[in-house]
Amino acid sequence: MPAMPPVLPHPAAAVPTEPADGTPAFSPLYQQIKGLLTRELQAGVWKPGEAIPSELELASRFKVSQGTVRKAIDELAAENLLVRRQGKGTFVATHAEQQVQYRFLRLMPDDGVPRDMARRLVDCQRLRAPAPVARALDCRSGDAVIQMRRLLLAGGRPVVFDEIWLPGNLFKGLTAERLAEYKGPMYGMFEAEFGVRMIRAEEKIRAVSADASSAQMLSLPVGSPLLSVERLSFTYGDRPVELRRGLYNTEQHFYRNELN
Amino acid sequence: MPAMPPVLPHPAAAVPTEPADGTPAFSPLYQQIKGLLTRELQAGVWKPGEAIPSELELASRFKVSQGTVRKAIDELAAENLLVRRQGKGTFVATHAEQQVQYRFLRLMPDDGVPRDMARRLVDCQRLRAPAPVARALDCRSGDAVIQMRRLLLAGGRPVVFDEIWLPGNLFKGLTAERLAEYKGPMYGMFEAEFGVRMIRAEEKIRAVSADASSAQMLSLPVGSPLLSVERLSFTYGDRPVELRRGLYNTEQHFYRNELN
DNA sequence: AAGTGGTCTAGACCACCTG
DNA sequence: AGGTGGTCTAGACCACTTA
Repeated sequence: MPAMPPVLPHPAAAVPTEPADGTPAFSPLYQQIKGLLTRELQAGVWKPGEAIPSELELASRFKVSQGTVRKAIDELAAENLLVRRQGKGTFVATHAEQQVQYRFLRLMPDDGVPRDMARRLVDCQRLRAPAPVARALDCRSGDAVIQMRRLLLAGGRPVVFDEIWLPGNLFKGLTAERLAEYKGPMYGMFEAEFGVRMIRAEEKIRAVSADASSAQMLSLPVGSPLLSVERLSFTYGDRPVELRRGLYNTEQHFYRNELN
Repeated sequence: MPAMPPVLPHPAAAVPTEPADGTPAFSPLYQQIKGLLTRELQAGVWKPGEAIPSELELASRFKVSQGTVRKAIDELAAENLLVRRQGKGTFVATHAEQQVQYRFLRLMPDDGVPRDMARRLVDCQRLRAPAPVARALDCRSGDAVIQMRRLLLAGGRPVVFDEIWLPGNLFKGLTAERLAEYKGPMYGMFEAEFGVRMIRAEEKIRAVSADASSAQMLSLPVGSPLLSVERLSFTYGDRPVELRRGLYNTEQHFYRNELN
């Protein structure tokens, strides 16, 4: 190609390294675009499952080249915030249409074939946050929270006993009835009914002995070894919005993990 | 920029969809480059920790543009086969220089500060592969394998009891002495001494009760709940090259995992 | 046929590291 | 100063989907 005069430095581009600054301070254009898109996602401009504007459209809107918005979208797709579908568009990720299994549940039956599990709600109540729960959810001890307990069953037998804590202010009106009537993944309901989207989670896994109540819930002898899975889930901006403690009976299931 | 005549279709490029074929069959150029690089990595053309040729160099060698090489390297870096370092080059990933911790060990002390752990070899012997081990390592039952058992200690107290199985043909000459004298991560030794590089691994996690021998090893009462972590590690080409079963005392440690 | 994501190029320039 | 990875552009063309 023939030589061209230097590309005129893009207005928003550059953002040259701010010299007299304590921190790194340098944000490439595509990172800024990514930030803009993230904010629009967070604001709910596009609902889960919906398509966002095309790359060309976004490029002209932000006055950058397609390649630059592409790179921004690439990263958001890698973080599972967006899903690309060739020929169709780019869509806001959702927990609602996970055909196979719950996206965050790593439990697999020993034979490796993922079957779907039945849910049984044990109870669901509003109460004041105990100190450790408040600490995890980054709210004040004593604030209103929702506590929910439930079972997951495989082939009619209980395998997981979950205790779930949610901040009360985000889940106003969440009751046992609404939980019972909703079909599909619970995180799908959180998106659709409460506008709370789980982006990522951290889990702490331990082996523990079944106490009296969990043993009864899981129809196991007291003292049986159980997998304790403590999960803290985050929405946009790394805000913690769910604390969950699951007790897994791993006699016929295992927790699958990939390392790389 | 002025319009140019259509870019002449790149020789290796295109690889048009083979119509009368049963499988998808279409490989973009950068995927082919990625394949070539992977084969060279596998062949040991560049040793772990060494730099590979620069992007420009590779581009001219493969007769493609820098961007195409770049995309190939991007994927290899995402798979942790390569490590990019701005201004310096792109390097073959290695387990040897993990300053923080073992790359595959997800165990964390409760306070969250990763301290490094001491190793204590229990025994190491050559023997014939039991059926389940042979199945996992994809060799014949009865083939020579190396079995190794060891402890990891935190603050002088045993926390992990590992039983490790390696295919005998790949690890000729691995003895207790050589293990004992080697400093640094074991996977680093596997790279340097045996040319076997662990790329990724799958883990199956369960809760179990300590039996007599594991209880003794970990200085715990028989029946204590333990985390059982069964790991199958793979080299290039998804060849399984290590089977490992770890029993973790999770009283003061937990297995950390991230979901997204 | 039109629209969307996906690939590829050639070239310019920037940020970072090392002589 | 020179090399390496990192960003950005403009434009062409390909693959996939839908109408």
